[in-house]
Amino acid sequence: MPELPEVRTVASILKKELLNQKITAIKVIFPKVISKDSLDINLLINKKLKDIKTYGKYLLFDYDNYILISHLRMEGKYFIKNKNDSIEKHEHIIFIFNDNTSLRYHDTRKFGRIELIKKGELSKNKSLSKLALEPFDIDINDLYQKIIKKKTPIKTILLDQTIISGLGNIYANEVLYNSEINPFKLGKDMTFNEVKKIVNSAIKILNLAILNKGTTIRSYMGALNVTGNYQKYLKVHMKSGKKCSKCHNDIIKVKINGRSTYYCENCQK
DNA sequence: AACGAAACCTGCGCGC
DNA sequence: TGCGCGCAGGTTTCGT
Repeated sequence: MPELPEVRTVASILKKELLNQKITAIKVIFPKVISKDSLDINLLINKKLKDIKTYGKYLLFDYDNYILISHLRMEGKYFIKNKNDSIEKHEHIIFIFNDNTSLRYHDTRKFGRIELIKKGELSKNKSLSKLALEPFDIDINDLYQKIIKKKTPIKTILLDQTIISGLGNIYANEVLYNSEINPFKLGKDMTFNEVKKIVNSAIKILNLAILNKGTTIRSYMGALNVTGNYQKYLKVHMKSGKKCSKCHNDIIKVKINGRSTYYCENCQK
């Protein structure tokens, strides 16, 4: 469940529950979810959680001298349970705290990754250092200059976290609909005004999605059993065959670079 | 260098 | 009922 609004939702809930908790033990059930570049995860034992931040789709757990970087990829989730509760299927790492609770990393498809680094190494981290700014902070002209260098479709470009960070398939589809831009339009053909519309739409949509605790679709829940409500506001994503909210046309579904892309051919020329 | 495709995984829904 | 296929909110790695 991971695009920027969902990741921020996870962070704010975990922060509420876990701040200042001290880790007393860590159980690693499926070691592969820990990045091979990671420091020994057991360095976190006896450390207190100081803060949880996010950057794009990354969660950053701040433990004074260390930062635990977590990316949920497709299906990573966190649950807080009693430390003695039985270990369920797909729970891969369990952090146990001094107060009888535990934080469990659950990931059906095992795509997510966790990496422990020293705090000072954050800016040189392999994944994080390549990340572009989030739509809230990005400079429109810088983004425009990057986009017009690309000859791939704008839909694909919006999913590139080194160009703009935080958008995934749902919000990229929604942003292009809101901006009235055809998802196939090539980066090199984009105008400055269209890039501006994309950034403004992204800010508007992400903010509303954050307020709604993200999007919950395909029947599964977010972290900690919190369900988002942004699915009520979706205009095109998963809406193939439904009517466009601005015109009479049907929303259609196509593949762009292997990802399902939903749009209105009439409104998004 | 840049791009598309495959790889990484599991579970669900659908058609036959 | 059972099987095979396609599909899923993402990123990295592999070929060309």
